[in-house]
Amino acid sequence: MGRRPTSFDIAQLAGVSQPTVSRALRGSKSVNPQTRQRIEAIARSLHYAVDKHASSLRSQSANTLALLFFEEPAEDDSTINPFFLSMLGSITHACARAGYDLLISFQQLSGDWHVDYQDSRKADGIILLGYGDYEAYRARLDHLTEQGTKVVRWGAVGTGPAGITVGSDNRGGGEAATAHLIARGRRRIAFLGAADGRYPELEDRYRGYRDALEAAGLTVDDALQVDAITTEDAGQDAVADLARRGVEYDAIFAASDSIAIGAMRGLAAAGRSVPGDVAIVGFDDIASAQLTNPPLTTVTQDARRAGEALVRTLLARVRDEAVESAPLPTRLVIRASSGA
Amino acid sequence: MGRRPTSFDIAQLAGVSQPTVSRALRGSKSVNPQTRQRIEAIARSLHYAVDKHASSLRSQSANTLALLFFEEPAEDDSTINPFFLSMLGSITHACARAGYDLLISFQQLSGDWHVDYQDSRKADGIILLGYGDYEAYRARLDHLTEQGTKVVRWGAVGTGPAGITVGSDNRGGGEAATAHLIARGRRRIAFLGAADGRYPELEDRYRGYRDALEAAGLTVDDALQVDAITTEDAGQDAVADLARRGVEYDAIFAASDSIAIGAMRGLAAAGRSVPGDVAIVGFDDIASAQLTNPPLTTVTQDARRAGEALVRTLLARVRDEAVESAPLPTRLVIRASSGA
DNA sequence: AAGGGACGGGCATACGTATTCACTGTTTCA
DNA sequence: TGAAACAGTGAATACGTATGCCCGTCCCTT
Repeated sequence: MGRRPTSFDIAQLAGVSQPTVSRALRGSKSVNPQTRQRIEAIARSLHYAVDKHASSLRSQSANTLALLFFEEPAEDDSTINPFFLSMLGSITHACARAGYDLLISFQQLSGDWHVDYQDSRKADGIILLGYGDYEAYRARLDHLTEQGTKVVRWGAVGTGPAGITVGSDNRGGGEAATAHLIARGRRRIAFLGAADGRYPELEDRYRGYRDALEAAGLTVDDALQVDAITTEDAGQDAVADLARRGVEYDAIFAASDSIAIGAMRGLAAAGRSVPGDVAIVGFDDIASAQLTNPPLTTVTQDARRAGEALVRTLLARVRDEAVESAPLPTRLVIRASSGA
Repeated sequence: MGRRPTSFDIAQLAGVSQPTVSRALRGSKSVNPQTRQRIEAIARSLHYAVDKHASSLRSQSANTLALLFFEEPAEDDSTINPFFLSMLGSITHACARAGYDLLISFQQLSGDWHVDYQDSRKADGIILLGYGDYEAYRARLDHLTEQGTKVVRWGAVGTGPAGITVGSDNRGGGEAATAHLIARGRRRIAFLGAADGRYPELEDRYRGYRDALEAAGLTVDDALQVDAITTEDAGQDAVADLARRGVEYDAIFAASDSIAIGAMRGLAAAGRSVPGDVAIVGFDDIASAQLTNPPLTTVTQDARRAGEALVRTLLARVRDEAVESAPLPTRLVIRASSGA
């Protein structure tokens, strides 16, 4: 066995020309079925596989998608949001099923990533994952889409160009979480999470929170909303802030599980019981949510469907097909933290 | 602006030939520095990037590594070991620093993966991650290395061909964990985890456990060793097994945090307190280890260095350089579960 | 003054595939 | 029965880059 076989080798063995081999192997229907079978048999026996680079060069398509995770430049211990990691499996599987390879990279928000994948033809399309200040990369995003690069990101559906964003029904999830607390008899429900446009997903969850309050005839008290981006420390700080301001509350809807976990830590430090004094509901259903004490009631997003939807949407864009975009359903998972 | 620029376009603008552009951009020193600067300036202004596929086709190297996660075919909810996921960041960064792209894929242990990446020239080397029965893919592994495919896997150093395996100092970590329990006054220490050759890493941890017992002059009681592969359920089953057999013990060294967490669940169900009745130490330091009640003392593996070592080792193999392989150091992280 | 490097760069070509075009023999349709 | 459609295939070529080989120029050595 010398070098690896090429389509010429197969052509020679099959008594046809190289183009015929190419056509046969990629399923062109202008090849005689018998010829095709002969070629396929020979290819198998030689362990032949199309050279990816030659194929991509000639056909001008990489047959590859890129998955870019965004990190805050500051964050040191590369702690990617667990929810995104849980999408990884379904994304890779969806790609594999579609016959695409998947490139992966962690990017600083500030880098030059918008050049690389585009200009060097490494990927046909890009999946962007990362919470974080939307404004911070909106400009690059717009730049990319203008240049015709195919991009899909996970986020708040309805933000930015149509079909470019895939996301959960954050508003519905926020409403369900809040309605659950109300049904448990809570009346003073704090919201921990950004309510402004920099974090559109958290904002949507806040909208759902307000929806539920209004539907129940409760008034929305702005004092109960505390800014918190999605880290544990932010959650702990938020309850400290409520205490400092002397705001009374009997429940918390945290815009993410990380925030909720931090809040529980803060409540414990302040000697307040969960769910006795304060009932609490999070969002995301990360693995740790089952381990908190008490276990955390939360809103679960279907990571599997999320990953599949991202890939499906991106491939549609790559193929210039129409893209429909509906938010993915969420589901409330009731555990002990919201009242037994 | 029509199509994307090629090296010919740059050559024309710079008044040189295409080969000179190629040489200049890839740092050949037989190009006049001034010429090089001129070319680089033009390339920048055109947003030129080398076409990856053309480059790879010509140079016969993909400039890409592949990261393959192995899943047990049965396991449904694609729950990859968190420790491997925490390596992901440092692996991608190490690849990026070396100028390599990273392909990622989740593979069934039973699939045909050993053909794909090899034969289609998608990657220059492969990183394999996955606990799981080593025997199950040893044959494929051998097949790959025989064919000259460059492979590195995470596992027990010393298993299989030299330099192909990168791993932690499992034996040292196991010894440190056990010695810690002994220093806390525990004498009847159970080991939860496989002690046979199918899981070489767990076996090494067991060896360290014995080392520590013997160093302290304690006898090794085989009744204290319980088979448990690395899941929470296995840990819970293991303590049930100990109870059923009426074995007395005052401490547990679990071969992984998942096992430890399951064991704690089992102990709680049996009404035994941690660390009062039973002190417990795990292995891996996954994120959940901080959230258990009480927080879990464990042995931490440096995911960052692990990822970097994997990439460094693989690249050395790809470049046919000599590979040294020393186990990576581990560190005991003392929390409340092993006694205040 | 002649020989020999070193330097800088051009020419030609190869990497392996996919696609356009042209061509032949066969079938179909008016 | 002639023309037109069609199936099946080969010849030629392009995709964009990297590299082996060569040649001219300049400077240094003896």
